[in-house]
Amino acid sequence: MARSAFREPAVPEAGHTAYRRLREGIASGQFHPNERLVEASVAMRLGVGRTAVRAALVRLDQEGLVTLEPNRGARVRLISDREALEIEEVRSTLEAMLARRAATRAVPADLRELRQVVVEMRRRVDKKDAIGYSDLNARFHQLIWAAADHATASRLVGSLKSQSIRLQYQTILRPGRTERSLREHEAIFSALKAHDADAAEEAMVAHLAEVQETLRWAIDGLRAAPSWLPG
Amino acid sequence: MARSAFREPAVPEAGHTAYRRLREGIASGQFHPNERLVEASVAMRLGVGRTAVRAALVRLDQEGLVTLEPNRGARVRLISDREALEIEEVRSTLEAMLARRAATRAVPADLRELRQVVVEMRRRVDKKDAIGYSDLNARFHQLIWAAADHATASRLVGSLKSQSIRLQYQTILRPGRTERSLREHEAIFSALKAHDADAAEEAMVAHLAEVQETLRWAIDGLRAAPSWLPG
DNA sequence: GGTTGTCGGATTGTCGACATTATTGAGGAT
DNA sequence: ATCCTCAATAATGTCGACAATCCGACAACC
Repeated sequence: MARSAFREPAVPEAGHTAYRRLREGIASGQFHPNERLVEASVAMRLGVGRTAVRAALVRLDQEGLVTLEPNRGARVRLISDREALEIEEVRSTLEAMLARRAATRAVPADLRELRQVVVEMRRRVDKKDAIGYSDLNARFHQLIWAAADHATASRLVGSLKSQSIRLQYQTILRPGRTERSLREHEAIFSALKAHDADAAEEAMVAHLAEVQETLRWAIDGLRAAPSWLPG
Repeated sequence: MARSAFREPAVPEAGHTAYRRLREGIASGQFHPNERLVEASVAMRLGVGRTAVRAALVRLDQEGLVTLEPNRGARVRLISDREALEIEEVRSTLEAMLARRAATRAVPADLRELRQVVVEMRRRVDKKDAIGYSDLNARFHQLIWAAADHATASRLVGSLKSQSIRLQYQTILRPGRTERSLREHEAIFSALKAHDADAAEEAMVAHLAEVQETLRWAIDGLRAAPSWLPG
C-alpha cells in the first residue's frame, strides 16, 4: 500500500454501514451460523474501522442475530431448531393481532396495494418463481403491518423475522407449498377486504400454523443434511 | 512529566457497568424523559469512559429506552401515551400466550413459588404497602414466564416491561386498584394450579385489560399534571 | 425586515495505541 | 499416555486524540 502513512479519511456513517452490511451478510448466509466474528477481520473485510464493527456487533447482539460474550468475542448466533419454532410461535401471535387490527383499519389504498401483491404472487407461482414469491410474501405481510398501524408490534415482528431468516430459504422448497401458501394469502386478503376482524385473525393463524408445520418439515430435512456444519 | 498523569486503570466490565447504571437511572427516573444524554457528561457521572457510555447507548437504543440520532446524540426516549398503550397491548397478547403454556407446563415447584408470592401479595395489600406489592407483582409474572419455558417470548415481554416503567409508578396509585389486582392474580393462580389453559389465558387477558384501563386512567391523570415537563 | 452566509463552541464519530484477558501449544512431571 | 505449567499468541476492552458535524448567534445582504 502506497499511502500507508496517511490516515484513511474517517468515512462518516461507518457505523451504520458496518451494521447494515454485517446484517445483510448474516441474513444472506455469507457469515455462517456459529462463525466467529473477529472484529479486526470483519473491519478489514467491510472496509471500516474496528470501532464501527464493535458498535454494529452490540446492536446485532441486542437484536439477537449475534451473541456477544465478554472477553470472548462475537459469533453469528445459531438459532436452534427449538428457538426457531418459538420465534414462529410468537410471530404467529403477534401477526394474528396485527391482522385483526388491519381488518378494521385498512383503507382503500392499503387494500389496493395488497391486491396488487396477491395478483403478482399468483403470477410468480405460475412461473415457478419461488424466490420472487418469497419476496412478495414478505411484502404482503409488511403491508398488513402498515395497515394495522401498530409501530410497536411491527417492530417486534420485523425483528423476529430477521432472526429466522436462515430457515426461510428451506421452507419455500417444499413441494406444493407455494400453491397452498397463495390460497392462504388470498383468504387473508378476502377477510381484510371484508373488514372482518375475526376472519382475518383466523385466516392469519391458519396461515402461520401451516408455516410452522412447513418449518418443522424443513428442520427435519436439515437435520438429515446440515450443510453448514463441518464434517 | 513524561506522562502527565497515570492512566486510570481500565475498569473491567466498564461497558456492562455503564449499561446497567444508565438503564437503572432511566428506569428510576434519575434521567428524565427527553433529557439529553451527552456522552462526556454521562461518562463523568458514572465514572466510566466515553466508549463504555457509547456502547451502552447503542444497546439502550436498540432496546427502546433511548433514541440515538446520527450526529445529534442520545436522549431518553419519551414513550408517548399512545405507545404506552401499544406496548401494553402487545404485552397482553404475549402474556396470554405465556399463561396458556404455563398452565400445561407448570410443575409443583413453580406452583409452590407462585402460591408464596400470592400469599405475600395479600399481606402487602393488608399493610397498604403498594411498592412492595408492585415488586411482587413483577415477580409473579416472571414466575409465569419461567414456568411457560419460552425464552423468546419471555425476553420480549421483559423488554417491553422495561420500556413502560415510567407509568408503572402511576398505575399503582389508583385507589382500590391493588385489591382488585390481587383478586385477578389469585384467579390466574387458580387456573394455573388447575392446569386449565383456557382459564389461565382468559384470566390473564382479563387482568391485563384491567391494567390497560388503569393505564388510561394514569395517562389522563398525568396529562393534567405533567410533573416532568419544565414550566 | 426577513433571508442568507459564516463563524465558534459544543458534541458526536472514528481511529490508533495500549492494557487486559482468553487460548493455544510445547515441554516436562507424574 | 495424561495431566499440569507457563510462555507466546491472538483477540477483546478501554482510553485519549482528532476530525466531522451540528447548532445558535451574529453579521451581511437583498
